[in-house]
Order: sequence, then C-alpha cells, then structure tokens
Amino acid sequence: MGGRCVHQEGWYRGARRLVPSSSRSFVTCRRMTVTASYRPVPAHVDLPATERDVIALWESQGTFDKSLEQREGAPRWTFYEGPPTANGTPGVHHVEARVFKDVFPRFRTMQGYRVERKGGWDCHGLPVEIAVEKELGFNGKPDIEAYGIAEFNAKCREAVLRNVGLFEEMTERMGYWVDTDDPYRTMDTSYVESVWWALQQIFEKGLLSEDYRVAPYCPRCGTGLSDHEVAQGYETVVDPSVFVRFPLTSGPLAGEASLLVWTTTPWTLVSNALVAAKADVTYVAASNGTETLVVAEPLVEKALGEGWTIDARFEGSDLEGWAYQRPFELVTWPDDNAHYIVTEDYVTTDDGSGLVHQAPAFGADDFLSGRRNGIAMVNPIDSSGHFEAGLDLVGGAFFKKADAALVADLDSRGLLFRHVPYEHAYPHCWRCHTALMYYASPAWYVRTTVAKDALLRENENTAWYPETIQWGRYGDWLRNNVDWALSRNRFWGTPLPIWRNDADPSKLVCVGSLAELSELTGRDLSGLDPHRPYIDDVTFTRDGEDGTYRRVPEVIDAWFDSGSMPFAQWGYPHVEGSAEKFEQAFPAQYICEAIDQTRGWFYSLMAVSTLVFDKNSYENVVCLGHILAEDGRKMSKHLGNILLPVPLMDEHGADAVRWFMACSGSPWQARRVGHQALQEIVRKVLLTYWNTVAFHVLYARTAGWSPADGAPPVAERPVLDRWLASRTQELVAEVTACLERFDTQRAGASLAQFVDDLSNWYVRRSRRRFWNGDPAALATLHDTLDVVTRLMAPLTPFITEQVWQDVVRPTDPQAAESVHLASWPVADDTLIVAGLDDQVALARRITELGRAARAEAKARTRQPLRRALVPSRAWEQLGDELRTEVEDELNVGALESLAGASGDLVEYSAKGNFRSLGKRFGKQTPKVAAAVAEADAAALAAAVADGGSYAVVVEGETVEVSADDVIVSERPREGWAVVNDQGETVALDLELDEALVQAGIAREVVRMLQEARKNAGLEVTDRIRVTWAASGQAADAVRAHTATISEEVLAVELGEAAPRPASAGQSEGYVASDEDLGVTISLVKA
RNA sequence: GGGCCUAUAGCUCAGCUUGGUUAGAGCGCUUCCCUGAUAAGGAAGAGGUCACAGGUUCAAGUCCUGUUAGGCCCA
Repeated sequence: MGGRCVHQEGWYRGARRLVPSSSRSFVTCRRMTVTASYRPVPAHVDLPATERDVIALWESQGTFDKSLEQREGAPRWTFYEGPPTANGTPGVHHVEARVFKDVFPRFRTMQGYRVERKGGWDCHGLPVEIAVEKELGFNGKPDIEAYGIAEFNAKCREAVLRNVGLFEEMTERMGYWVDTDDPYRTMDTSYVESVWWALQQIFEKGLLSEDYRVAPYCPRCGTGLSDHEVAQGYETVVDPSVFVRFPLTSGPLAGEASLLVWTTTPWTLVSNALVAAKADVTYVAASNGTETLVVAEPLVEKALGEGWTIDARFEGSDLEGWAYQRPFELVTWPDDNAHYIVTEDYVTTDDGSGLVHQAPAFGADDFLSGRRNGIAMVNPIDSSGHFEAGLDLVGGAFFKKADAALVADLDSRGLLFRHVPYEHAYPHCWRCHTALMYYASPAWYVRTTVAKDALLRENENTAWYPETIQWGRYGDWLRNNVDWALSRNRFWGTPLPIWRNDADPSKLVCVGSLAELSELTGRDLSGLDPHRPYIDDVTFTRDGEDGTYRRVPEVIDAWFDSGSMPFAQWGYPHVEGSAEKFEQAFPAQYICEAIDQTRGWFYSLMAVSTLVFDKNSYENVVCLGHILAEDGRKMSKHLGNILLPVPLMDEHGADAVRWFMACSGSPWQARRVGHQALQEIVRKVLLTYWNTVAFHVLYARTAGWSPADGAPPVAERPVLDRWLASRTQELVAEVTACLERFDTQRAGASLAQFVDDLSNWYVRRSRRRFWNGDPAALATLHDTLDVVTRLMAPLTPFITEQVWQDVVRPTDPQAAESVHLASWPVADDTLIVAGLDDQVALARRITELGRAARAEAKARTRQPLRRALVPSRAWEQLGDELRTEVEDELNVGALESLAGASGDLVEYSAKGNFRSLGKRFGKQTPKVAAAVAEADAAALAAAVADGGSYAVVVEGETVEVSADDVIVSERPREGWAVVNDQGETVALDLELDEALVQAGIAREVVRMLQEARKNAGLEVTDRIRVTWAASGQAADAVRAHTATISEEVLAVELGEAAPRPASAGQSEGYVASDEDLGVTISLVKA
C-alpha cells in the first residue's frame, strides 16, 4: 500500500458495516507520484480572519452537506437539537451548549457515522406572546381579545422568526454545523398535527384529563403555569408576615382566648375558611395578663416572645371543631360550614404558630382540606388577580396590593398581634415577573404520575453527564413527580385538540390530525391553519348524539411541543416517509443543554416519549453548567458585564471560544469567561500549534521535501522521532476514549500538553535536523501534524481546516478535501514503544536539573562544560541517543555515570518507598522505612543495584528489601554543581580549560551573528559574508572556530578585518558589537 | 426544611474515582538563562492551616461523619 498513511480516507467505505482501519502504518511511505508541495504558511496568523476564510471555503465546497452525503448508508449516530426560542438575542451561554452540540457530531462523523443535525425553532408560548404584547403596548388578555386573536397570532408568528437571523449569524460564526435550511418549527402545521397525534395517544390511554386544581397562576398573563415554569421563576421577596388573632367562639376557651394564626399572604385572609392544626402536636393557651392566645407549644417563644405563662394544654386533636370569628366579613359565605379548626398532617411547627390559615381557593393543601371537609369554594378574586369591584376595603384592588389595607384594618380592629417583614423565595411568572397566585381553576393534566415507574426505569437506562444529575437533581425531580399541568388559557400555542359536546360535557373527542377533523366535520380542512382562532370555529355533530362538539379553549404548554420533537420534527406519523425517518433517528444517542433544562427539555422529552412510546428518547445527555461573566456573576444588562458572542469571536477567534467552552475548567461547573482566559488559549494552544505548522512548512519548503519523497521507517529513525510517533499513537487512544465518554476537558488537556511537548521539546530539540532537511524529521513531524490536526478538528474546526488545506491536502492527492471529511485516526499500536515515554521523561527531567545546576553555579548555558554526571541507573536507562540529547541540551561534552567517577566523589543516601513498603509491611512501614534510612546507603545501593536485596533489622527481625522498596540517591561531593531531587541527581563539572573557554566564546559569536542576521532582516536561508574584529582570547577563539561559526551562521566568508566604520557604508552591511565579549562584526548578504 | 454542587497559591483551575515520601499547572510578580518557527520556552524565588472539626488507616488534599460558607434547584 502506498500513500501517506497516517490518515486514510474511507475508514468507512460505504458498506453497511464499519470497516476498521487497516493495518497500514506510517512506517513506510514511498510513492512515485509527484506531489505538489506545502502551501506557504505565514508565521503570524490572524485567527479571526482565517476563520472567515474557512467559513467561505465550507460554503463554497458545501462541506457540511458532503459530510452527510459521504456517510450515506453508514450507521447513524443521532443527535437532537433542542430548539431555542428565537425570541431574544443570542448570548454567550448559547455558544456554550452549541459548542458541545457541534464537537461530538463532528467527532462521530469522522469516526464514520452519519450524524444528521436538523435545526429547530421553538415558536409557541408565553415568551413570544409577552414580547408581542410589549411591542403593541398591551397589558393583558383583554387587550389581545380586543385586538383580535387572528391578528395577534399573526404578529406572534412574525416575531418568532425575527431574531432567527441573529442566531444563524452566531451559529455560522462559531462553526456550529446544523441544518438551518430545513429546520423543524413547532408552529408548522405538520408539527402541530404530530403533537396532536401524541396527545391523542395519551388521551386514549386515559392519561389526559381535566381537573380542578390549585395551581400556580399568573394573573397578568391569565394562565396557569406548569411546575417547570414555576421552577424557573422563584424570586426572593419581602412579604408582610402577620400574626392575627382569631377569637374563639366555641369550645372550652370560647370568648376567652384567640387563636394565633400566621400568614405571609394577608390577602387570602379575606377568603379564610378553616384553621388547620396538627393532631399530635401539643397546643397551649398562653396568657400575658391581658389576653390569652392559643399556639403550638414548641412555638410559644418564637411566636409570642417573653413573658407568657401557660394556662392550659391541649392535643391538636382536641382542638378539632372549635369555631372562631373569621378575620374579615368582606365576602358573604354561602353556608354555615366554615370557620372552625380541622387537623391536617401538613402542618408543621417550624414556623409561625402551628395554626395554619386555610383559603381553599388559594393553596393546594387548603384546597384538598376544603374538599375533604365539604367547604364551599369562595373566591373573591377574578382571573386578572383583582378583587371583585363591589367589596369594601379591597374592591378592585390587585391581590398583592391589598395587603397593606388589610393589615391596617386588622390593626385598627385589634386583631393584629405582630407584623414583621418576611424575606422568602416566592414563585413569580418567569416571563413577566408578576407574583403568582396559587389559584383553583379547571385545567387539563397529563397524568405523568401514573407513568412514574416507567419514567424512573427509563432514567435508569439513560447516561447522564455528569452522572450525579441522574439520581440527584433529576432523579429527585422524577421521584417527586406531579401531574403535568398542560393547558394554558392563552392564544399562541398548539391548540388542545379536544372537542366537547355542549349538550353533554362528559362527551369528549380528542383529534389526532386535520384529516380526522375533516372526517368528523365532513369538509376538507387539510389546508386549515391549526391555530386559534381558526380552529376554534371548527365544530361538528355526531350521528345519534345531541349537541355540538366545540373545541375547549385552551392551548398547551410549549414544553410539550419541544418534548415532542423526536417525532414531530418529521411530522410523524402523518407525513409521508416520516415513519422511516423517525425510526432511523429514535432514540437519540446524544443531547446536550445547560443544567436549567433538567426540569425543562430533558424532562419534557423523557415524559412525552415515555408516555407515547414507553421509552426515553435519548441515551446520553450532557448537562452543562452556566457561563458567568469574568466577575463571577451572571451576565446581565443591568450589571453591564455582558459579552456578546459574535464580537467576542471576532476578537479572539471562534476556535478560542470553543476551546474555552469545551476544555477550560469543568463543563459541569459554572465557569467565568473573559478576555484573559481566551487570550491564554490563543497563546498557549492555538498559536503554539500554528507555529509548529509554520515551522514545518518553512523547512519542508526550504528543503524541497514533500511526504511523497519518503522517509526511513519509523523504527529506523532517531529516538525523538520514535518517541513522537509512539506518543502520538497514545494521544490518539487517549483523545478517542475521552470523546467517547464526552470528556472534552481531559481531551483538551491531553491535546494541549501534546502540542506543548511537540513544540517545546520535539521541534526544539530537532531543529538542526529540520535545517538540514532531514526526511526522517520532516516525515515524523508531517505525520504528527496530520494526526493531531484531525484530533483537534472537532474542537477547533477552523484552524485545523486551514492547516489541513495548507499542509495535508496539497501534499496528498488522496486527502479529503476538508479535515471534517477525513477519518478519525485509529491508534497504531505497533508504533507504541513501551517505556520510551518514560525514558524521554527522564531525559527531560535530567535536563531540567542540569539547567537548575547551571543557574545555581551561574554557569551560563552557552559556556560548554566538560561533563555532567548522573546516577548510574539513570545513565543506563537513557541509552546513547538520549544521552546525546541531554549533552546537547545542557551543552556539556559528555554525560557520564556517577558510578564511573572515583569512589569518594559519590555519597549515597537511601530512603524507603512507602507505596511499596506499605503493601508489604502495613503497620510496620514507618519502622522499616526508618531502618532503611539508617542503613549503610552505599552498601544498600550496591546490593539492590543488580536486582538483589539487602537486609535491614527492624525490632530484632531481619527484613529483606529490594530495589522497588527503596529510593537510592547518589550525591556527588565537593567541586561540583549539583542538583538533587527525588532520587535524581545531576552534577556538573565546572572546571574550564582554554579549549572550553574558546568554544564558549565561539558560541557567543554565533549567537551574536544570528541576532545580527535577524535584525538585518535576512531570510533563514540567506548566505552572508562576515568580517570581524576582536583581540586577545576572543580573537583566538574565533580563529580556532572559524569553520564551525561559518557553518552555523551560513557564512560563505568569515574574514578577520577591521570592520567598516559605522558612520560610513552602513548600507553595505550590518554592524554589531559586543563590548563584554570584545568582538565587533559586520555582515552583508552574500 | 430537603436535594445537589463547590471550597486547593494573589487570580483561574487540575489533582480526589484507585490513599503513599517534599500538593501541581497556567496567569501575575522578582532574578537569571535560552532563542536562525514561536505572540514562545526554561531555571530559581516569593506565594498554601488543601474551608473547619472529628474519624478510619502504618499513611488522608484524596475515604467516612459532622460543621461552616457560597452557588444552583426544590419546598
């Protein structure tokens, strides 16, 4: 097999199975084909500008479409796009989720899967209505009705798509590949019909029903809210908290005492029906000399304060039936059954007085208690949240605004015991921020509680990232599942497709499509807009039945729309071909949103598909933490700390933003995004990678080398090549494993470390070989860049595409036309050399120590030293090749073993290796370690050196220790610069002779000339003519090293002469001089 | 009141699953070194009660319990 073999196209080759990579390796790459060479690459790159070019390239090549066409017939990896409501401008937090929605589909596509990415828009719902209302200056439902539902909904339809353009711009700019040409839209007729079909399924299972319930209700919006909407709207507010006297009118304390009742909603006192006590709590009648009050015993002090004496005790159950005088007589009560004490389990003694005021219309517990006790429903507040106009004191007042007047009135009548502001979290409408009422009204429910076991089962089978959500936050929510309040008394939503017989309200028909409706009505309604108000006009009768069927007025919760997207995006089951599409793409392998969707989309998806198909619609769900501003707070206009996504990407590049989202910190955690973090990514990751590419291209072009020219097999290349090849394969395995478990953080850390090693170790150490155009080095780096480019492609699709176009594609006719059409690398185990990475790590460790020793001895690196000594074990492990690397790096003549030095040069020390000793000796570990430390280290070192063991005595017992049990350090004695750390030692021989000094000077001169070359603006390949002037030792040194210096600086001539005076003839040469060195040079381009 | 998450250097964060000798990185600061790709790189220094208190263990940043503080969610 020929060809450049690192990447190979067609890992998936169109057959209906996955074909793993063949065993082609990049060991031998010889091909006779003449290949074009690398495209020139600028050393400095403008990343945002490059990204715009790449976007244009993708556009012109149709790359995204090709990434799907190429996988025609391949196994699918299904992704669902959670539809944003395009009802606002996109923010940086949208980028976060979209990065994750892009990375894994790209990765899986490269792995050979077909990953369809159908975009979608959430079109219905209150947010849209609110925005339109605001635009039209409306203030509630009556305004809308006056305006006309048809016109209003037309405005909503228009508003929804108004910001789509902004989302599309951001989507394109960040490189998120999603099909925005053919998105699903929840307002489309086919989508609505799918939702109807699902509701019909649920209806037929008896799980869709109407009930009176107390539910959170927004009086401004005039609709009930679902629990997950309520969940989003808690706000901390200060409410009046009042303790009120309810004088007793029956029972043993009648006329003598009052109940003390606590509430934070004084406006509900108008509708008080009952007081609840807890049966098994002790209540007391307490007096302070002027009055007697009844409270729960544990709360006496908290509720009443000091100075109260207890007159009598009662069990809660004793209180049952005692009547009291209600706090307000503002509303007439229809019967006599009210205003007495009942017992309820939900009463607690945590807060208040242990006596709870109940108003059945305004609390869930109150409602159930009222129903149990046959209490009439008294509700003086209309659906807009205002008290009935005719009432005294509060007539026409908005419920929240009535508190002050009511409290003042209680006070004036002597019923107010105490009034303190109370700060608590109270639910508000998540869109309009109006305080919610808990309000009894009829509503349609999906009986999700019936499916609770199935939901728990499906959750068990779903993989959550991070997994704590599964049975933590989300599982908790499922276990406390309540029925889904589905209906909304609104306008812009999927109409609830239930028609009720007006003669017999128990007769209901749930319609699953316009076709069914056509059949029922006997006229063709296939072209009907299924929205209000048109659908409201559709009525029908049925043979043999009296009355007319009319649609119920409600629309449904938009969350049900989004939860239906797995099938509704295809119009399933009505649209032709939708069944096949649905079956191919259900369930999804992957969805991803931020954590706020636990009770939103994650739930609605799971609930809908479990109810309809008895199966969850996603297998893996990634749940992201929120993005915060640089100051650690939420981004908000109010705080002025907003970063807009497109400008942010135009400044730093989308790749940097993507890398931040995917790889910086933990994605599950709330994270701070800021300019500094992004700049660091650009500098440390992206530019380091780019510079390595630029370096490679520069020297490959200089040498006229291209991959087709071939190179020796990897096994025959120098050690650093073998190391890099091995490390690259390990990187492939590591990054693949990380991405397969959705761990972008670790994948990013591995890649960043690799790029750093590549640039700052491999390339730096191998520069000389690149200057010389060594095919082994060039081939190694080329193949590595090819692999790492593909590994980085899902994370940073732009810069990798540019590199692909500059480096891989021009040099390989078989290369895919885009990196995103290339196949994912598969680790070639045959290239992995066991232990090599450790050896190289040791070499790097020793150079580190050597540098430290030089710094300590103030021996600058350019001054060659005769030799450095390292422990014998390290010396052996390194081998010849790596010893040479270390010698070069440290600028020493030779790296020698300490063991070879004369005996008194080395001092041994030994200490115990706790990890090893601990396993063997347990409790005795510290004693054995102490014995090792005290032993004769030289003898011990000698004994264990050859795999032998050494006996130490611990509390009279002899214990054998071997090499693994101890850490032996060798430490040279005086006259040496020594750095010793954790068993590794480097000793430098600091003695200089004339030859070394001269070599040092020569190297200074080289350095000087190189700098001069650079300052003179020469190309790296330019030859030069040099003249120099120096005296004494320096002159001797230059003379002695003329050949070396010339070679190093590409001088065709290096003559000793008086340089031209600086004042004259500067145009003919570049002059530099170093006073410390006593050398002046002058150079001209040859 | 309940659930979950977090607490490690001035700042941003790894490390905790699987306990091991002297707890790391980057940014910032100081002093050096190196540099014919680099907006880079390297060495040294300053900077840490690994939130606190118990416990398990020969050994705890890591495991267990409790507490405190912050965050998110729910009541």
